[in-house]
Formats: sequence, structure tokens, C-alpha cells
Amino acid sequence: MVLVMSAREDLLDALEGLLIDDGERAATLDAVAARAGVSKGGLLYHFPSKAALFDGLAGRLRDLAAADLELMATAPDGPSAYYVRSSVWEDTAFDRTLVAASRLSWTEDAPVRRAFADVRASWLALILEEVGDPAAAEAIMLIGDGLYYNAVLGGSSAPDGTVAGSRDLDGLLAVVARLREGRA
Amino acid sequence: MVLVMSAREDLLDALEGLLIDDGERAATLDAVAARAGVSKGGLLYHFPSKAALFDGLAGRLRDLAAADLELMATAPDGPSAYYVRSSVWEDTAFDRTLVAASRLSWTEDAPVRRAFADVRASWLALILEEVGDPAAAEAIMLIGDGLYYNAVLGGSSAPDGTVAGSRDLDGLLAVVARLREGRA
DNA sequence: GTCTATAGTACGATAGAC
DNA sequence: GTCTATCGTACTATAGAC
Repeated sequence: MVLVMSAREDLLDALEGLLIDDGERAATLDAVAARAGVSKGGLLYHFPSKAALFDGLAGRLRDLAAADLELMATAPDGPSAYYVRSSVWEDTAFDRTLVAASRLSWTEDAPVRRAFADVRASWLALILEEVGDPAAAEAIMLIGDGLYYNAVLGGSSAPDGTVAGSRDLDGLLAVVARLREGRA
Repeated sequence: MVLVMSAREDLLDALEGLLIDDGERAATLDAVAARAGVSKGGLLYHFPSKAALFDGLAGRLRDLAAADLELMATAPDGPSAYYVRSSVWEDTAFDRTLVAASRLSWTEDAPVRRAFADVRASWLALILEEVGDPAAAEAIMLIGDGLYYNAVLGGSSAPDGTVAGSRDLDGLLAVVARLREGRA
């Protein structure tokens, strides 16, 4: 169940890769199938339509987010620090799914967008619970959002944008710690 | 020169509207022309190709950003506060151009992306100059990025996402002020 | 400066062999 | 479970009338 790299997962990986590297428009059925090493007919056996393919991505997002949320809730340095740390692009499976989903979240209205909104709501709830102050919690949430925004803008697997390139994570975490402790 | 609402500007407005409302894929030549009230042939007279149309958006972004940067540099409450305030979605012309551009910045590699990166670099330079501390400047920059990320995710002209809906701008500005003054 | 008509390509999806 | 072949549509862009 775990070692079997099914064609289904290969196809979702290919979809993510195309969304991350080249954007929504590049994620055609032909391109996804080719990148996964199957034919278009093979793709359409696993996902009967393009909408079904995107549903698959939304499901993966929910699964990975649920697992990540447990780690966030029990992080030694607290949910806020975990959230900001993990918002830096590191090309993890969750990173890839999140960025891919964010590039679909407005255009494919229904499932990806809703999954994305739910994930973000659960993050905010944990941070607010830890921090207490709504304004500070909002600022921390926005810093993480900003990190993902840079990752999304960066595009390729090794973003090198203006801000993203020379990122001082330790300094940033120190700022977040002060925000969390109410000294800001 | 100012009062003349040329077809060229109408077309760029239509392009922005489609990108904001329905995403990159909806911004076809047919749709842009129809929304601007001209035929496809009319569009292609002003912008001989789709790339030229996107170039036009990049040019508008640079023009509006240059004007906004002067306001930011001379803002009474300082560049950081101006930046955070103006990062909240208010459906201004600049807001619309920025969100439209961000939805193209990864897929149309060349001109929109470069214009966007240049604009962000100039913002960061002003903030760093004011704040001094790189980590605090980065945090402020990221908060603004996060606000725009929410606007981009929000999609329509009246975003109502998890965080975007109940935004406490005053509280946020207070946090930013403390960051700027080094007390965080 | 704006239109219609159309060429050529790429897309999503179906049908049916294997 | 994966393939090839194909249909109908939508896209970018060109040609040429007005």
C-alpha cells in the first residue's frame, strides 16, 4: 500500500509538477499523461475528466494537511514557529501540493479552492489558540502567507526571487517569537 | 490624453478583469475583446499578439508602480505603514493591475514577471531604508505579501477568505509600527 | 481603426482494440 | 489497466473588406 507507486499517484505528481513549473495553462491532459508516462486514455481511466483529476489533487491536499496539522499542533517550539518554518519553500511533498493547489484555487472554483480554504482556517485556529492576541496571530499568519506567496511567485523548484533568495529564517523566527510573546 | 478612454486601455482593463475574476485560462483573445466591446480583429490591431497584450499589462504595472512608489516614499506615516495599508485589497486601479499581473507572473515568463520582480525589489529597498533591521524589514515585507496573497486567493472583487474577511487593519498597523521601532 | 472569415493547431473527451 | 484513433470545440493568428 505504501511502496506501490501507482499510476494514480504518478499522475497527481505530474499534475503538480506542471502547475509548479509552468502554471495552470500547461496542465493539459496530454501534458499530464505524458509527464506521468502514460497515454491520455490511461489517464482518463483513473480520472474520468479533468475535474476529477483536480478533485484528486484536492483530496491529496486534505490528506497531507491533516498529517501536517498534527505535527504543527505538537511542535516543540509551538504552532506559530512551526508554521513559519514550514512556510519556507523546501520542495517537500506538502510544499508541492500546496503551491500546485494555490495555482488552481481561484480558477477551478469548487473543490481545490474549498480544500485550500479549510487548510488555512485550521492553521489560523491553531496559531490564534497559541498566541491569544488576534492582531499578532494575524501578523504571523500573514508572514507565512507571504512566504508561500514568494514560493508561488518564484515558480520553479528553486525559487530565487527578490525576497526569497536571501531569506534570514532565524531572524524571522526571532521576530515571530517576539510577536508571540506579546512584546510586539 | 487623459480623458480619452482609448480602446487600448479598455482592452487592458478587460484583460485585468478576466484575470482577476476567472484566472489566466479565461483570458483568451476572444474573451478580452468581447469584454472590451471590440472584435478580435480590433484587439489584434492594438496588440498584434497575445504576448504583446501581456507586454501592455507589464507596462501599465511599471507606470502605476512608479507613481505609487513616490507616494510610498513620502508617506506621512512612513513607507512601511503605507506599504501595509496599501496591500489591503481595495479594488484600486493599482490593486487590480497587481493581482492581474501576479496571476501571469509565473506562466508568462518574460515581461510581466520581470516587471513584478522589479516592483517588489523597489518596495523592499524603501522599507529596509526606513526600518534598518533586515529581519524586521523582511517581516513587514512578508506581511504585505501575505495580504496580497489573500487578495489573489480571494479572487473576486470582494474577497472574503478566512483571513481576508475579518481583517483588523489598525491592529496590524500597530504590530508593524512596533516592528519598525525595533521593539519587536 | 475596426470588422468578418478562416486557416491551423491544441484541447477535453469518447470509442473500442488489446 | 493501458493503448490508438478520432470527434467536436476553442484557441491564436492571418487575410482582406470596409
